[in-house]
Parts: sequence; C-alpha cells; structure tokens
Amino acid sequence: MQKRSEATRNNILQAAMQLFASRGYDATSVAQICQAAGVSKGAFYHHFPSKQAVFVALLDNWLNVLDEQIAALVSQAGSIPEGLVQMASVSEDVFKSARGQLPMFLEFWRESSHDPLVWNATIEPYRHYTNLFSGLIERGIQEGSLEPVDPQTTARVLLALVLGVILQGVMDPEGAAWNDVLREGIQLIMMKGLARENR
Amino acid sequence: MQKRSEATRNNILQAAMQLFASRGYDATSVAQICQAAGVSKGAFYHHFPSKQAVFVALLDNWLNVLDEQIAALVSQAGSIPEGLVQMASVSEDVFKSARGQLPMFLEFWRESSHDPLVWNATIEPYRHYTNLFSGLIERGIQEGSLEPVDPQTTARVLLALVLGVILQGVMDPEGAAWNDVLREGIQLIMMKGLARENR
DNA sequence: TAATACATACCGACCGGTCGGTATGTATAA
DNA sequence: TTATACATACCGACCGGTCGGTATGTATTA
Repeated sequence: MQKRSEATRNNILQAAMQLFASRGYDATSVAQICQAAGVSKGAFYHHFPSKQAVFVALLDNWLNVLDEQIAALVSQAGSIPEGLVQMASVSEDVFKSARGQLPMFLEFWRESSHDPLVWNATIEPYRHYTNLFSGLIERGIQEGSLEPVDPQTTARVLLALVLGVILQGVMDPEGAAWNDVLREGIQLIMMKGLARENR
Repeated sequence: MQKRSEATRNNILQAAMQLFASRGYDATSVAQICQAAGVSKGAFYHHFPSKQAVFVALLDNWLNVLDEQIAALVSQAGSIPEGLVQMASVSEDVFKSARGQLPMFLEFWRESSHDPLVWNATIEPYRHYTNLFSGLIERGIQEGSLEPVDPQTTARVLLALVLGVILQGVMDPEGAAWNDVLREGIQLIMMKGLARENR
C-alpha cells in the first residue's frame, strides 16, 4: 500500500498551507515545511518537484473545494434572486471553514499577478465563475425576476463585493462580522437601493 | 544644495516601485533596485536603512496621494448620495493614474497581513476611511436621503466593492472596463436593487 | 529482490546588509 | 580669494548566512 506515502504527502501539504498562510510564500523555506511536516527534504522532493509545485497543488485543492461549494449552491437555488441571496448565508460556512486559510487567498492572488503559471491556473476558474454568475443573472432577467442590467458587469459587481469582503476579512479578521457585511451587501444590491428618493 | 541627493532618492523609489509592482517585493533584490536606479548599493543604504524602509516609504507616498484624492472628493460632494455616486466617476482618474502601480496595492495588502509594521501603517488609514464613509452615511440618514441602514456595515460594503474591483483589475486589467463596473456597482447599491419584485 | 519511500549530506547561487574609502560640495576663516 | 576643515553623497568589494535543489545512501514494502 501507498498509505504512508499519501499521509506524508498530506502532511507536507498541510504544513505548507499553514506556513504559507502565516508567513507568506516567499518567506517560508522548504526546510521549514519539512520540519513542520515531520519529514525530510528527500521526502519533500520525492513528492513534489519544487516548492512552487506545492503551492500550485494547494491552489488546485482550494479551487476544487470552491467548485463543489459553488455547485452545491447553484443546484439548490430556487429562483435566481433567492439563490444569490442564499449565497450569502451559506458563505458563513465558507468563511468559518476557511478561517486560518484566508491569507492563502491573498497569496494566491498576489502570486498569480507575477507568475504566469499560477495566473493561468487562476484566471480560468475566475472567468468560469464570472460567466456562471452572468449566466444566472441573464436567466433571471429572462425570467423577469431581475432588472434588465448588463449581466457581465453585474456579475463582476457581485464578485467584487465577495472579494472585497474577503480582503477586509484577511486584513482585519476581528474588525467586523464579515458574514453580516456580505449578507447586507448582497441585500443592498439585490433588494432595494440605499437612496430613498429612487426617482 | 542637495539636489543630486534628492534625485537619487527619487530614482531609488521609482525603480523600487516598478520592480516591486512587476516582480513582487520579495523577488526584488536590492541589487536589482540599485541597477535600475543607476545607483550603487552604498547610495541605497545611505538613503534608506533597509529594503523594508523603501517599501514603507512607498506605502506612505501612496497613502498620502490617496488621502488628497479622497479629501478632494468629499469636499466637492453635494448631497450624500450624489457625492457617493460621483466618487465612481472621479475614480476613473484614480484608476488611470494608478495604471502600473495597482499591483503595488496587492503587495501592500499582502505584506500588511504578515508584517506588523506595515500592518500598523495600513490599518490606521483603513479605519479612518471606514469611519469617514460611515459618517457620511450617517449624515445621509439624518438628512433623510438614505435608508436607515447600519452605517458601519454599509461603509464596509461600499469599501468592499471598491477593493473587489481593484482586485479584479489587478489580476485581469484588460478583462473589463473596471471604471464602469465600479460605477454600476455603486449605482446598484445606491439607487435601486437588482431584484424586480421588491417585496 | 526490486521498486518505492524516505533520510542525510551537500552544493552553488544569491541576498540583505556592512564597511573602508572616495568624491563632491559647503561653511569657516585668513 | 583661497586654503582649511568638515559634512554629505556615493562607490563597490565583501561577508555571513540562507535558500532551493541534488546526489547518494538506507529503510520499507510488495
């Protein structure tokens, strides 16, 4: 069996994630990862061809988990507006489960703007989701449940809200109840506007 | 006169900014900065005590510029809702002027989540702006021009929108007209909601 | 035994920062 | 004006140490 092998691999991945999240990618050495994983350098390079490969593997895992969560959300959505609002409430779990891993999000994003490999791995799902959202919005418009806005732009607006909340959550985790902020934001965008005299 | 000295200092800052933006902070060596600035390492450490100090100096400049732009925005705002909407249109200039420097935003944000010094330099203006926005919103509510929402939360929502648009703009500058996305987002939040049958 | 999984020792490149010394002013005073 | 004294700006070789990665040996498993 390759039971031991798999465990070692997971140890490496987990240790790397914690260190990347707390110290950052560049500031984390391979030696530190090995020590935290209780593994030798030989084992490390047996499982991964490079430090970057570990990073990309983590990114892949992350995107896969995200994928499942989004798919679950979309499938169980009733009407389009309801589905989008539900997103916010379900995102609590995402926030909670990603507690210590949120800084990794920043690491991924930053790295993707410097490293073409990481960029390719990131931009594709990113575009996938914007298209998915804009498709939902388009359906909502055709259903008559949404105002006739530009789907692409609106999708990016919604995504901006989510990303912006995450960003603030990374910098100042205790600064606010970020779930509530996200929920309120989606409510504002979906339901009624902030201004009172809506022409 | 210390004319030459000042020029050298500026060269270093400018070269560092370009390199930090394109390659990232960690991946940029002091030697590279010196070469790009046409300056020796001795000159570098004559003007700055450390590589980090250059980074912090850049951050300070950045925040100062931001400060002026925001102050100009706030001062020339008529009613509260109008002022907030105007923000979007004026932000075009901000986006345009910050063209090549936007990746630095990510560098700053990331570094602040790892480095206490940078964090302190960032969190204070951040809180300043959330308070400023929530103050504006509160005034709008008292004026009767805004719905009676929670000012703090709503301020964070607006900020999330801006940050999220910037984030997407960094990753995929040509992917969309990000000014328009921001304007549309603020319109959605301020004016009317996306959903049609607002209960 | 053969292949896989891991450990240890080691390499060369590179990095941030230092240091002794030089060049370029600038103030002082004869 | 000019010689002297001092300050600032700059140079580039160099250092201790770290890093990602490799080479080679040993244990474990099938």
